Amino acid sequence: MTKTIENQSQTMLTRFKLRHTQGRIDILMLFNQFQFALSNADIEENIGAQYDRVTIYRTLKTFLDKGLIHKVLDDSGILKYALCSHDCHEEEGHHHHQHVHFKCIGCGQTNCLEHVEIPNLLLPEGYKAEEANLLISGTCKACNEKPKK
Amino acid sequence: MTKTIENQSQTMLTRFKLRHTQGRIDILMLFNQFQFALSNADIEENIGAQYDRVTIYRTLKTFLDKGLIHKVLDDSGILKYALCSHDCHEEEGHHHHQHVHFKCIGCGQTNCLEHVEIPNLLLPEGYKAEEANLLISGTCKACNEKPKK
DNA sequence: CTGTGTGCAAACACTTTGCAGGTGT
DNA sequence: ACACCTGCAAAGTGTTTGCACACAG
Repeated sequence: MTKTIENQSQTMLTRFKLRHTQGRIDILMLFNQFQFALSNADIEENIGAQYDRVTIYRTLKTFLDKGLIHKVLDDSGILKYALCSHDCHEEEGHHHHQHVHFKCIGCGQTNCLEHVEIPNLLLPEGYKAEEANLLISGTCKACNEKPKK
Repeated sequence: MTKTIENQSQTMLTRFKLRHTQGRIDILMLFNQFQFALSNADIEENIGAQYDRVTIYRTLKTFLDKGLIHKVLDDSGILKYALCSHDCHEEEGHHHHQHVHFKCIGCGQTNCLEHVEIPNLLLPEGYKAEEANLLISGTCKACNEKPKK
């Protein structure tokens, strides 16, 4: 299982023509392992090995530039990132044009809702949409099932 | 006109049971004047008088708590705020449950699209939505009409 | 007069940059 | 061998806190 995640991460690095370094592999594994959006701090806390904070920043920026991950909006003002989904092609910065995320106010996790589509919205005259980013807040399945006492 | 905006701001302070101080009035006037989302820094730059940066932070936090303004998501990681719309009642932190904003990649302005409704989304089993925050990026009317040379 | 807002200073947190040395290919 | 990653230090930027004084009600 862990092996699978590691292979998955290795494959991604190859596919995006990035050097295979331990740091990148570990960070990618984290993204593959947790399926919700992570901030720089989240990674710092959850990663097994010790990496410099700066390295994580730079790695995330690299991944972002290359299109492995995308930004996830958050109402806390802290940027989070998540893996791009499979249909998110590496067209030089032009990703999948819509992202739907769900932030649970119970556990704080932000998940990608890949199968939820944003309907076409009626924009006012003259506006042209390029990208849509929807953040839904509420309670997730797990938190609904385990009601807080 | 300016007078109207000032009166408007004064009225809001009264309505939300807040003390009328010059700083609050000036900041509210700014929100009423510009109709797009403002960050702390935006306010600092655009306000006529000189206010301490800290005062602006605290004023925004007060407005947020009282429900005069709401957070606007941004992909830059900087928090912005905008006035709550008229149907956004002061039910102690429980605002209007959905916000649609449009961020222009041309001029950088973020506007509220008050008349755009987020359709009911089909969430996966077990998820319960409380609030929805949609950020659409693209080019606004003004920027479309004045094509960049 | 009393409670709250404001300014100043300082602490704190987050992010970026420069450089020297180490590592992947 | 070379380009590029990484760690460390330091600077830059955004945000919060403590305290004394000023001001609105």
